[in-house]
Amino acid sequence: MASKERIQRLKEDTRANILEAAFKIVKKESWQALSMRKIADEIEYTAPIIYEYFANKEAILQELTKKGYIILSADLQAAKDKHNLPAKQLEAMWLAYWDFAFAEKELYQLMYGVQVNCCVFEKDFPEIQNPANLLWDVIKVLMAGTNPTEDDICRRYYTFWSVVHGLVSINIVKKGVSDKLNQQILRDAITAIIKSITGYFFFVIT
Amino acid sequence: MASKERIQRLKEDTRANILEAAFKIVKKESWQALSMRKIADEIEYTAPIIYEYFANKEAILQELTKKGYIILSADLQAAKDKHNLPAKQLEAMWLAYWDFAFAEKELYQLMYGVQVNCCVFEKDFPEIQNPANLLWDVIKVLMAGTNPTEDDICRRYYTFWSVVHGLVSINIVKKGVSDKLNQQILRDAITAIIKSITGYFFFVIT
DNA sequence: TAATTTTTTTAACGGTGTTAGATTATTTAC
DNA sequence: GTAAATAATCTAACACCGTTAAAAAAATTA
Repeated sequence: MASKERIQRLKEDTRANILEAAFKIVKKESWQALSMRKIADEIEYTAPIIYEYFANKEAILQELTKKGYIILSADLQAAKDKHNLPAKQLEAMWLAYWDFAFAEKELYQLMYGVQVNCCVFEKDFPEIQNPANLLWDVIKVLMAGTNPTEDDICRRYYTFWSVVHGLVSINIVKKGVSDKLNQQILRDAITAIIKSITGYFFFVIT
Repeated sequence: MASKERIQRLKEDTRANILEAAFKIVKKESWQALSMRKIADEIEYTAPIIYEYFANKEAILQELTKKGYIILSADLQAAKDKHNLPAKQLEAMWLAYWDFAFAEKELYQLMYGVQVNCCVFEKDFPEIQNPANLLWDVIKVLMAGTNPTEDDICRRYYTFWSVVHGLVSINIVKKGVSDKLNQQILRDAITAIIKSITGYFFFVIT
C-alpha cells in the first residue's frame, strides 16, 4: 500500500517542522528561551509528541548543529570554487567562515559554544575594563615610537585578544588539541604580533 | 551598639558563603548544574534566604564574574611587573591571560561566554569534520612547497581558526567593536598568516 | 462493523527561579 | 523580666522546565 509511504512522508514533514519551529523560536528569542512546550505550541501539538520524533531536546540541538556544519561546508566549498590560487582560496574561505558566523549567528553559537547572555553590565561595573586597560597601556607604550592613533592601538589589542581568546575557547570547548601544540601556536602568534608592532620583524611561523 | 557591626559582619560572611558555595558547586559539577536550591543546601539554609543577599541568580553570577576580572587584573599586573621592556611585558601578560583561562576555567567561561556542553558527538556525526577538512586541504596545498609535516599543517590550521573564531566570539559576545575595524583586523590577520605560509612576506600590520 | 494498531493528549514527576505569607528567633522598650 | 517590635528564616506556592506513563482518541486492518 502506498499510504505507508505517504504517512512516512508526513512523519518526515513533522520532524522537519519541529526543527523549523525550534529554529524560529531561537531566532526570535534565544537559545535559552527554547523549550519543548514552545516548540509544541508552534507546531500546534502537545509537548510529548516531540519525543516521537526526537529522543530528547539535546537531539534537536544536535540536528540543528548538523545543519550548521552542512551550511558552513557548502559556504566554504563555494568560496574555494571562486578562486584558483590556494592563497586566494584560503583567504576567501576564512572570509566565508566569518560571514557564515554572522549570517547564521544562532547556528554558530550552537556549533562552537558561544553564549551571549554574559556580562552585559559593563557600566555597572568598571572592573571589567581593567584587564583591557592594562594590556592597552602596554601596547600603547610599545607603539609609542610610531605615533599611533587610538584606532591603531585598538586594532593591535583586538588582534592579540582574538588570537588568545580564540585559542582558549577552542581548547575549552573542544579539548582535543595537544598542550604542546597550543603553547607553540600561542607563543608564535604573540611573538609575531609583538614583532610586527615593534617593526623589527615578521610573522614567520617556522 | 557594637552588636550591629557584628551582625553586619555575619551578614557579609553569609554573603561570601553563598558565593563560595556557588563556586564550589560549579567547580565540582558545571555552570548548568548550579541551582539556588543547591546553593542553599550547601550553606545549610533554604533557597529563599539567598534572596536576602542577592537580587537573583544573575546577581550571583555577576559577582563571580567580577571576581574573575579582579583575579585576571592582578595576574596581568603581576606579569607586567616581572619585566621592564614593554615587549617582554606584553608577552608575559598574554601568557598570564592564557594561564588564567585554564587555572580559572569556570570563571573564564563565565566572563567570556564560553560554553562546554556543545558538540561532544563528533564520532556519531562526521559532517562536523567537513569544514575543518576543507580548510585543512587548502592549507596543505598552500604549504606543499615546504614539505610540511601533519603537525605543521595542524599548527597553521589552528592559528587561522583561533584568530577568526576569537574575533567572531568577541563580536558575538561583546558587540561593541565597529564592523570596519573588525574587517580590517580579520583581513590583516588572514593575509599575514597566508603570507607567512607562502614565505614571501611578513606579519606587518600597518 | 469489530478488533487492532497508531497517534495524540492528559496527568504527573521531579526539577528550576522566584515570591508572599506564616513562623520563629532576636532585639528593643518598658 | 515581660511585652512589643523587628529581623531572620522557613513553608508553601506559582509558573515554568524536560520527560514519562497511561489514558483517550483516531486511523487502519480484518
